[in-house]
Amino acid sequence: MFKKTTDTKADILKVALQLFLQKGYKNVSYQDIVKKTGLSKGAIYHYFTSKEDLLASVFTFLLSTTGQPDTEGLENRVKDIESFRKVFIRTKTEQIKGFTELTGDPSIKFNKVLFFLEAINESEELKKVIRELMQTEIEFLKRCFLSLKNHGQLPQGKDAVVLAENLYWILQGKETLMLFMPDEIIAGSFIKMYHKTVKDFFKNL
Amino acid sequence: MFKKTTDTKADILKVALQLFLQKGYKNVSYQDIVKKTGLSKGAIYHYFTSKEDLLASVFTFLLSTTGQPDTEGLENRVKDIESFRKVFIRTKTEQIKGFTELTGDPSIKFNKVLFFLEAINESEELKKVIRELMQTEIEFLKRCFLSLKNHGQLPQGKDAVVLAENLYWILQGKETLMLFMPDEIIAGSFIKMYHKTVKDFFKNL
Amino acid sequence: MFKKTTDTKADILKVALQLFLQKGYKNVSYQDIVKKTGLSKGAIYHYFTSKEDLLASVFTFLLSTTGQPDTEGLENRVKDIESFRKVFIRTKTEQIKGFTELTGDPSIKFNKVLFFLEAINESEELKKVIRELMQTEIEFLKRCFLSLKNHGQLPQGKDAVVLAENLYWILQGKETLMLFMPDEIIAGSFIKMYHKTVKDFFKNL
Amino acid sequence: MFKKTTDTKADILKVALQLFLQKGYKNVSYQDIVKKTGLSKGAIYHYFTSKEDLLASVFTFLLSTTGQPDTEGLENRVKDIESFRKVFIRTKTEQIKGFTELTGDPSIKFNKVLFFLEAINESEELKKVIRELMQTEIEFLKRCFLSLKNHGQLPQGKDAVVLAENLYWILQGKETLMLFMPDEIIAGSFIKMYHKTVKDFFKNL
DNA sequence: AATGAATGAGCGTTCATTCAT
DNA sequence: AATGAATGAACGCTCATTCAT
Repeated sequence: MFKKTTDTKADILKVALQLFLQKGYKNVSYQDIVKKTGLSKGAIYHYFTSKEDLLASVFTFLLSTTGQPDTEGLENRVKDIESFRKVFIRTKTEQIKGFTELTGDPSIKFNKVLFFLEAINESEELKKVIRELMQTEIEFLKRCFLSLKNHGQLPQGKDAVVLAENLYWILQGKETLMLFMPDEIIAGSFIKMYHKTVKDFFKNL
Repeated sequence: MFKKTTDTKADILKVALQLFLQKGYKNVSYQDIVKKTGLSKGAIYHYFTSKEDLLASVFTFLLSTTGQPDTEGLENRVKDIESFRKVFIRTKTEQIKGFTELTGDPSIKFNKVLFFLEAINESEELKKVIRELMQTEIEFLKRCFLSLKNHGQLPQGKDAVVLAENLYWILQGKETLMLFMPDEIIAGSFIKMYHKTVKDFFKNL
Repeated sequence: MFKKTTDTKADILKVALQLFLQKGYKNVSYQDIVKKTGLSKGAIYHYFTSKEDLLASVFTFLLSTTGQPDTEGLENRVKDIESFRKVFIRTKTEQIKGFTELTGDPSIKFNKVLFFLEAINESEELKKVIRELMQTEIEFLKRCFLSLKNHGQLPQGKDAVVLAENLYWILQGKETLMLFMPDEIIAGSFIKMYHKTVKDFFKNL
Repeated sequence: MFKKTTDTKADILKVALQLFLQKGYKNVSYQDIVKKTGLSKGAIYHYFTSKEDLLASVFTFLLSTTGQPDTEGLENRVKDIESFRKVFIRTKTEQIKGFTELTGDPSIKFNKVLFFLEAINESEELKKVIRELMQTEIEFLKRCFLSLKNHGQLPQGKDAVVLAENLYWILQGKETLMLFMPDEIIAGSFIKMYHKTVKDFFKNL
């Protein structure tokens, strides 16, 4: 019967997120949000005290719905390179799926990065959040590589921790490169890139 | 003598660059530039037809003064890992020196990245420029690694090209990580990071 | 009760119209409108998306409140020259009364024409509107003259349509001439001129 | 060998006139004049103390080069309706030729009127000039009609002076109507209209 | 919970004008 | 005679924000 508060709030968050990712934080005005939500300016101010507050909320919302890597029984699931690859790709696939569902856009655009940086620029607080997010991702890879090491799957003399970090940055770099491409990039292309990069990484070990 | 046209124009460019790097493109107003240059709004419009024109000019100016890697006789200068490291670090040192001199700021801030992304977001053209810039850097590393390979300095079965790319992204990633740190980062810290990363990279080869 | 939206909007329209007629469209700034309405810039933009939109609205407003000639039972009311003159003058009197009430100014100034031309110059659309307005006025005169003809009040061999058109332009011309006079012209003078011109026109037939 | 002062001054006047007639006075900036003359801003200020001064000069220039009706031996040249028509059309043809040569544009645009009104709006002085110009034109027609009357070419009871005035305004009105048409109007169309209007006028007398 | 009228600071930009050379 | 660098007021417009209802 009645629309619940949380629904309206979530609606605003979703719309704001989509707009921020599409055009960048600075380039989105209340006018845009009003138009896309169908609500009034006042309504938005009812839920968020300022644009900065809205930004922070959107960000938390984004992070909360982005799936965290599943580390349950990781040591048993990552026994060799092939199983690592499977686990890693599945994790990434889910993250991307969550992200594109949230934004209602199957493509991932350059503006995504712009939005992240703008957001971070607004508050020192967010810098920390993002740093921790990075650490979580690296940590996940580290645990995978240590598992591989324990299963005797890494060549002699290789440092699992350094390898994990290296792979993380290589993947990040290639992701960035893709965002710089002139054409639109659909989510699936990322998965393919992850596949290939991991494969090359181990081949060259 | 009298102040020459080019001086004023260069003054504006320098001030604009510094402000853009400090606060981000969108956050810099003509008012800011006016205050810092001591000129009038009209004077700036005398030299640049719009803010976007100013941005593009600042960008070209930045790139033109950033030293390109010196590839002269690279095969003779890069004979083993130690000589590679020396050549690489010197190149980077010079680039950073040029950059900090230009900005008049010995530290390198997070906003630097923000400015780059905002600029790129304004024109598809800049995307291409940046892509090419990346390619130049990677190319330089590739030539170094091929030289190492020719001198028999790379382990059997290693692909010089893949290694070069990997190192490039790892360095980029660590650079990014540094920019996310809460404290100000002076240029020297970057050099130290380059040193350590290259060393670890080869140790783990 | 409370002030209704339409009041504010109408207030703005009225003030804008008065200013436009006083100084010409280009010479009226938002500042002027702000000062005279007592509202803020933002408030005006709340109702009109741009100065051009305001102009178009003012124009429609002006035309809508300017009484259209009453053609009800015209054939019975216009039986001879004297009755035509009465009908015509009454129509004009009402139009002028409506106009001066709208502008809050009993005089009609040269700037009125300037405003019209500037407005027309802004959009091809308005050209059409004005053309149609002219046609309506001429049509009214034609119907009057045809009625006169049917009542046998026009000399042999006279073309009612041509006569109507001629009278229209002669009246327009004299109106224009009056606007070029150095002194202020009060609305009543127009009526006198209409009287005399129509009289002379028929005398000379 | 050397370009004479007057040449430069005349160049500026011509360019300014063309621009004013094309776009209206308010819509022409020094920038436009600079671009079209190839001179510098300073040069224009060297010859004209302000934009208003330039406008006044342009106007005098326009009027001085517009041929005045030739009244030499008019009584002998205007003996009947046909000869009147010939004389009148020739006069108008020359005026229009002079005008289009001056503007370098074979078409006559709506903006022409706008420019006139804007100019007049700038100074009360010009109002007088234009009034006198109108009077000259009407005077010319009056002398023609009196000549016709003297040659017994006007019907009994017709007032030559009133007829002349009427014809003047009818022609003016039709001219105005043409300027409101959406399509471009070449000079020749005006001549045709003059022909037809004069013919109709006498036919309906 | 939600509306939308109203604010006012600030934005990028245009413009006529001045003046040292 | 002519240049063009520099000025600064004013312009139309956008924006996040407030608040009475």
